[in-house]
Amino acid sequence: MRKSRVETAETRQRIVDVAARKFQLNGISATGLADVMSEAGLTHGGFYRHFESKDQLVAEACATAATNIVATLEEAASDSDVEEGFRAIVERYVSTGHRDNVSGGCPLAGMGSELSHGDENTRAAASQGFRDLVEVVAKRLDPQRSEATESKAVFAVTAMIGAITMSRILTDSDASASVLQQVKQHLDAI
Amino acid sequence: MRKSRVETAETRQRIVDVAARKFQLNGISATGLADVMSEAGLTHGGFYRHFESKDQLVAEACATAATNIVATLEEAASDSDVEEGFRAIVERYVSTGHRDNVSGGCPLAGMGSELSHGDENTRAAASQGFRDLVEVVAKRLDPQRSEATESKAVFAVTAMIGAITMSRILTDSDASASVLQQVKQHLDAI
DNA sequence: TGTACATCAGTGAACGCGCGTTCACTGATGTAC
DNA sequence: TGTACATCAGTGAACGCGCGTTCACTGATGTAC
Repeated sequence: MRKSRVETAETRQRIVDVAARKFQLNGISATGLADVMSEAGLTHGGFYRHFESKDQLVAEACATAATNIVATLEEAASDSDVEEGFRAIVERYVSTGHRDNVSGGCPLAGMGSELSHGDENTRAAASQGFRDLVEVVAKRLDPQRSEATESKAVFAVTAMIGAITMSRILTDSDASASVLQQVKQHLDAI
Repeated sequence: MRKSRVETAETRQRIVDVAARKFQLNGISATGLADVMSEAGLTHGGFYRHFESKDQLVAEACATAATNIVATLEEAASDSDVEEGFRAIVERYVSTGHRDNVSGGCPLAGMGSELSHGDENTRAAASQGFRDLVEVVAKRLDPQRSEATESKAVFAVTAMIGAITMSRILTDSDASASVLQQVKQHLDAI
């Protein structure tokens, strides 16, 4: 039954990817390891060959999800002019597409309140994700980086996270889309 | 063992209040009904004399927490000049005091990502809370209510929610305080 | 390159535990006369 | 106002279930000679 080193690494990554999706889709506490393992094509007993605990998986899933959203935003920005990079990022993040793509979205929006209950490693991964998001935004807001750039980027990112979080809660789909639209407008005017 | 109508109503309210605190402090899924009931001074068996399900309690706890934060902001605004009302609200909400008062804070920040997995009634309660928050802010932003006021208020509230959510996740306490400070500054300049 | 042995990824059953929910029971409160 | 009975808030035990974690076992992979 032993697998090759390559297969083992692939399996481990698959577990993290599945976890990143399920934790965002249904919540961290509400998602069982058996759910994750079976969706990864394994039985739950094998989990501890790859991870020390559920907490460790949560931290890695958060890091992976953060890396993915940052890459998505980089791509959105690189598809447009330098000056339009910030607008492209906002357009991609503050969108109904992102709102509806919970499992592949930003972990700070998708698991925000649960991350604050996470262990040290989880919160460290989330903190790094936030810094990376701010960096991506700041780079496009002002390549020269005046002293106020970082501050503007922090403000923009918190508003973006709050907007996606709220848009997923609101029961009225018009109100939900409207929140995204309004936040997008204000961010474009920053 | 039967209690009077007044006592019954008091007990029910006590359960909701405890739940609002615990759900925010430890997460909704991570909080058991036995935890809530014992902190309310009861055994868990009696829960279903007051509520149909945990979901119902979640919805009511969310509504109560939302009412409380709205009242807190109203109070903050009423303590200052009409023109300074908005600043006073931002000062109260986007603060280390609110960040550290998880159990008594805004449910949209404290349970944000879990509320999106809630049932219809829970999300309706959260939606009402959001509308109330926007209303409180809009009223102070511009008593005249120009057409852009509502939009500004929505933007401000999403940024406020995102700021508190992130400030509770960040492992670096300086970075956490800095996020609050920066968001506060930008909101004051809206 | 071939052989012998150690390693370990994955299986499936089991662990103790706490979950949400139900229920028979108690006895004080509320109601009907 | 007083009495007889119905109601029901709260208790504590029990329900089935899924949780995170552990473990003996299997057999293919990796390693040492």
